[in-house]
Amino acid sequence: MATQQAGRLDNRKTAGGKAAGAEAPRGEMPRAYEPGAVESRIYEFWESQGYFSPIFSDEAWEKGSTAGDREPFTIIMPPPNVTGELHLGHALTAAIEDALTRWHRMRGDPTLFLPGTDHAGIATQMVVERELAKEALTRQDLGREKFVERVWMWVRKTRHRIDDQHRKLGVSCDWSRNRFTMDETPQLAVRTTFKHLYDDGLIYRGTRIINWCPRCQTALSDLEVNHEEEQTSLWHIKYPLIDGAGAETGEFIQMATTRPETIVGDVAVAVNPEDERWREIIGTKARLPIIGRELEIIADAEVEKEFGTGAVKVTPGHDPTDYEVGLRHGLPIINVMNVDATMNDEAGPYAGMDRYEARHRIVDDFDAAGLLVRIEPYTTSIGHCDRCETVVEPIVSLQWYIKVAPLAARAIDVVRSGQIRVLPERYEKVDLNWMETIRDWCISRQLWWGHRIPVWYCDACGEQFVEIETPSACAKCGDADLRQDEDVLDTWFSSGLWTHSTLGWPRQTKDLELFYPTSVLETGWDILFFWVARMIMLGLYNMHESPFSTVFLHGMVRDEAGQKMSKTKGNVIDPLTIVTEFGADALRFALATNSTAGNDMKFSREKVEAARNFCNKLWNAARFVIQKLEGRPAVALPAGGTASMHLEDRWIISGANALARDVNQLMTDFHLGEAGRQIYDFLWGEFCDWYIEAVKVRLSRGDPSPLPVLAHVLATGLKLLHPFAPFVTEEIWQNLQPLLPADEPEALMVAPYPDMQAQFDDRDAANAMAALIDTVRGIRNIKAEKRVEPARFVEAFLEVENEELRVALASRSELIEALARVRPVHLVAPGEAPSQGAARAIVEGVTIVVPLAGMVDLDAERSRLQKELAQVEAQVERLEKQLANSAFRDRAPEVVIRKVEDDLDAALAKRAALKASLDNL
RNA sequence: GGGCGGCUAGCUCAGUUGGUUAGAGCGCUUCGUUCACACCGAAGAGGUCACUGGUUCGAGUCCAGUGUCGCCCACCA
Repeated sequence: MATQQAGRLDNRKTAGGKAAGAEAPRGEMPRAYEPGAVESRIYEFWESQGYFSPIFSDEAWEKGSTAGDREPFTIIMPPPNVTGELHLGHALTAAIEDALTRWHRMRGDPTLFLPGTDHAGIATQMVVERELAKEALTRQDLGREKFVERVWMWVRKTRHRIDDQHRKLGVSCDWSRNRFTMDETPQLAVRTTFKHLYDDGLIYRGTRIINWCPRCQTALSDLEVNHEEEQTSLWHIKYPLIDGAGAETGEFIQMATTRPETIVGDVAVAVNPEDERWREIIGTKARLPIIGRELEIIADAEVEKEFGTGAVKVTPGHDPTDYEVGLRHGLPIINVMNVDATMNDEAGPYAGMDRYEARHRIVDDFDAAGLLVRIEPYTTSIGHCDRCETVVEPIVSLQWYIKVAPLAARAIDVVRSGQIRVLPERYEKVDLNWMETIRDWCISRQLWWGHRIPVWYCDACGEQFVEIETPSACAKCGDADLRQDEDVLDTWFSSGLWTHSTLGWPRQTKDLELFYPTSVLETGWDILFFWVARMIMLGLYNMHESPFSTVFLHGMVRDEAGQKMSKTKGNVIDPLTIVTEFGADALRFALATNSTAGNDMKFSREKVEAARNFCNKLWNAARFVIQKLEGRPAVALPAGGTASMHLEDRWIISGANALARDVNQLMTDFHLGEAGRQIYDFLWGEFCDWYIEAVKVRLSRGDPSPLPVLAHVLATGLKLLHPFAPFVTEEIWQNLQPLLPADEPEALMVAPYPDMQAQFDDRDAANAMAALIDTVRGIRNIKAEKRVEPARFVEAFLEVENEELRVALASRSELIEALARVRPVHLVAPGEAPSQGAARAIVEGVTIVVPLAGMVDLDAERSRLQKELAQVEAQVERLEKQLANSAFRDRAPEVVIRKVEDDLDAALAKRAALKASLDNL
């Protein structure tokens, strides 16, 4: 089906050359990075090149197997509701998933990021009904068929909006495989799964007490009910006891309720069998006031003796606990409400009233009859509809269920055995705990929009049967007059199949063979139960294999005050307005680096602004490099290593190399935020602040030796950063690529991700450059403190005991002079610097002496140095003590002991230097 | 009633398998029109890592407990 779109052109083979007919876009490089002028052009370039589709070798594609090839990397995008607009949660999802996707793609894995949208049963139906309401119409006015048609019209309109918003965020998903939960294949997957489950006895229809939303007028699963603590009352009431003949004895039984409106549905009064107070009246009767019904006094262990009077009214029709009690005692079920939660005829005088009006009237009537004992303020948890927040009513109803325990058992196995890893780990326990205590899943919804339940009823013979394709006649009696079940399935039923229905199941497609099981399932922790757990259960059921190997959960994006964003609160931020203002990269980078897996984050414009500034900083560094290259391509770095280069060159190349190693490790461990921050620190703090500044010294006198290094390090940085900021890095790449050595690909998006290269690992350069940087900072500090005008050059002496370091620094003295604005710099042995009237500072390995005749307050200088000396002495003492500790020597690893020894040496050297300085004052 | 998470600089947050001087951004102070960048640069101030106890040669990090804020799950009227 999708063979064509799968695009088998191998980037790595064609790297360096231009794909046929495609001219890579290149914009001018203005002083500031302008995302608005870049993003759509770059996105179209990527898409037109087919880069979003996974790439396999010909053999792998023919075989439909990746044996011997690189493992494919697959992420199926959590499908946003088709009704919605993207919010920041989607943007976070996109930022994380696309970063993982791009990283894997650049590593050379055949990579698939599959997008889609969810039909979102109740939510979509509500939106369309609201639209209809504007025309003074209801769905009933239209009828089922017309209404569903109307929803489809709506869906066709909104679906592309979501896709376009994703494009604006820069996600590299394979649009040729875009899916919708109501597409033909997912529909088939739903019916097939339903039939299999039904045939296996795992789907059944039954009458039970369920959660009913009176506004949506549908049953809800337990998960779709949100319980909230609310301030209400506990009404203490009493019922008269009656004797065998039905006459009132003059005694009463007192109890309490939070729901007086259900009194009219009472069928019994229950007490604990062990309760001395009530033992004698068990088996006798009471009369339900107003209604007049006789209520048996029953004993049930479920009743807590300690609560109130120890007696409780029993309303099996409107309370889950009472329903259970009713079942145990064979009590009748009386439903006192209509589907919209108004009272029905069973409610006698209250019939037709809203449930809350009935509540107050019943309380009033009890009061008038002297049966209301007291009203106590009370806090209790009340269930609300997940969609519309209406208070949910427990009612008894005929619904379809999945018997989940057997499915959950297998899901528990794969999670517990580590076949599925849950990150952050703490959610594994949450997931397991939920699956271990799982109850049957009510899957039928009294809606019109969704997957219709594939069950048919034959009124002629009473047969009920399940078919994948619409049957024309009853399988049993042949009658053609069949009736399909009116209900649709819970939206999450089709979502639960998403990992394989998107790949073509139940058909045996190539995609299914190549991409199932998928790699990572990334989503917010809020849908762990709704979606992830059910995908594991249904994936195992249909495919006999876990649908993914890693579950990676992110937190919620909240507003600046930490509030959940919601339409009703009016604090929702549209990611697209942020993109327009700051750029998609800024938003993505801010989201990815300011969050930690599983933890919620507070969103603020300041964070995006900081990320925007970073993009701009990189942009300008690139402008500098490109400008200095003057149109002449840089040569490649010497393959043998960097030994012949200047200190700062060796240092920055080694730094980029170490960064590549660390970033790959962090990405492997799903520490995306830390990876992004390290790239930021390197590019800004090392490349821009030090390397580029250092390199100006040579460039300004026409020495081209830094150019290959600038090109190499910038290219490496762009590659490393690309998964986090795809647009700006690609745009820079388009300008830089012609100036790079010949083997660099035409698009950064498909460039190989950098990795550790042993020949560039240069610890010596790292150490010497660290000393140089510390020295420059020390000199700047002295100049700032002594109020030497920054632009003024002064003479400086650097006392360096270590010969090697002194040689290294001497070789780059021009650097120190330029960066610290001192001249000349004298590299000398300890004690050789002038002693009079000089400011001093000691950094590791270097004593800085800046003669400032007449500008130095000797006493202040002395006391400062003495203070520093005291600190160093304390440090020496501590380190010596530690080294003398035999337990430490025995148990600490060798590297740590070495480190402590080195630290002690450094501290001793510093102490000596400080003492010498004090003597010289 | 169970369970989980946060508590680190004025604010928002990092801190990977415990390793010795705990970091960043914003804000703050002082300075700077150095030819990539003021969406910038330089220097600096600012932290008893919520508390108590324990384990360890060594604890922001591990264990136990306390406080506090928040969240999830659960049929106590």
